[in-house]
Amino acid sequence: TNRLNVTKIVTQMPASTRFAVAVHILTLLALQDEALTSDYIAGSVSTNPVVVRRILGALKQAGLVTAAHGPRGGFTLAVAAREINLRAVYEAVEERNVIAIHGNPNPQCPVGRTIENILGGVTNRAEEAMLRDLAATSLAKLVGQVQRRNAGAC
Amino acid sequence: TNRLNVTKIVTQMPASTRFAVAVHILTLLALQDEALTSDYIAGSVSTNPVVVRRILGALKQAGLVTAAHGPRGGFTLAVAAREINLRAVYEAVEERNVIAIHGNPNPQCPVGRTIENILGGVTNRAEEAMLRDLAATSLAKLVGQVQRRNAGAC
DNA sequence: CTGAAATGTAACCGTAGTAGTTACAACAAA
DNA sequence: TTTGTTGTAACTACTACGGTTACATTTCAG
Repeated sequence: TNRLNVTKIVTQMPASTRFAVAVHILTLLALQDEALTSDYIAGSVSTNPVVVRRILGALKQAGLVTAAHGPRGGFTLAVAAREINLRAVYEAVEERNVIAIHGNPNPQCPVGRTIENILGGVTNRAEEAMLRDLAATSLAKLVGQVQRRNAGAC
Repeated sequence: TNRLNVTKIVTQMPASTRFAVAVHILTLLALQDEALTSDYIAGSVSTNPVVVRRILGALKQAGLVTAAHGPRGGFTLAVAAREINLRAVYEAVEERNVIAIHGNPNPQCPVGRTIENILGGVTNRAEEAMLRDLAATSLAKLVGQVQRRNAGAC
């Protein structure tokens, strides 16, 4: 197969890079007409094909890509790049709230009793602001930026 | 000392709860005239005094609180609650970017070569949107909300 | 000046999320 | 039927996190 050369390095964690990888993958798919295999994609992202398939699994569940088994199989965008916004991508692959609330404050304390609820409102609004911002950028826009900085295919 | 009764439970992780705890602590300080000890505060938050001191250390570095050693010591707001906004609190205690970028994409690929840079812009803007939202809420506002749902001190 | 009470920190632990990896079942095309 | 692919389960190493112990440092009170 036509897997790209990969040079291994790295470790760093935890803080999910799934969103970044998902956007990377979708950008590749948007630039290619044919279906791309997880093996090929892994070469561009510099990771393991299984990691790619895991993320593509989430994107598939969200209806953003389709998968085909067998020879000449692989992944394809299910929706035009212009119709995909980064909020949808984020929500497809990231589970946890960006801002966490602490558990079990002391209910005997007026602050402990109420702070979780009040903080929940604050953090939800802040997170919503972030997602609204992501929603304003389409995959097509990113693809355009990549193309503007390059010429040629992968 | 006058430590509150604590009932232990819980475990859950990783995803920092420092912001939530910091806001909780600052709310306590804003409601009290006297200096509060880390031991007392730990009782309301339901955690260990060292955890409280760690977070208060960050808040102190940010100029939001002052600390006093020795008997009758403890922590006090260094700034009026109306002057403290939640963005300042967040930035004082949280280090990592809310959205991570993946490392080492393949530089031989047009996408791999450029995606980190482009994604960096996207995530910075999204994060900035979140922080702008947090900046719009003051500690005094939260304190007001707590008071509205309670009567009495801790 | 001594003792008690507090902060400040270093060091260590258990837990849990993340990516990386191997292995293999399921499936589809040629 | 063979080959190339997705789909998943299982396991690993790494790391951030909160919890905990321990103790040096500082400060107030008497």
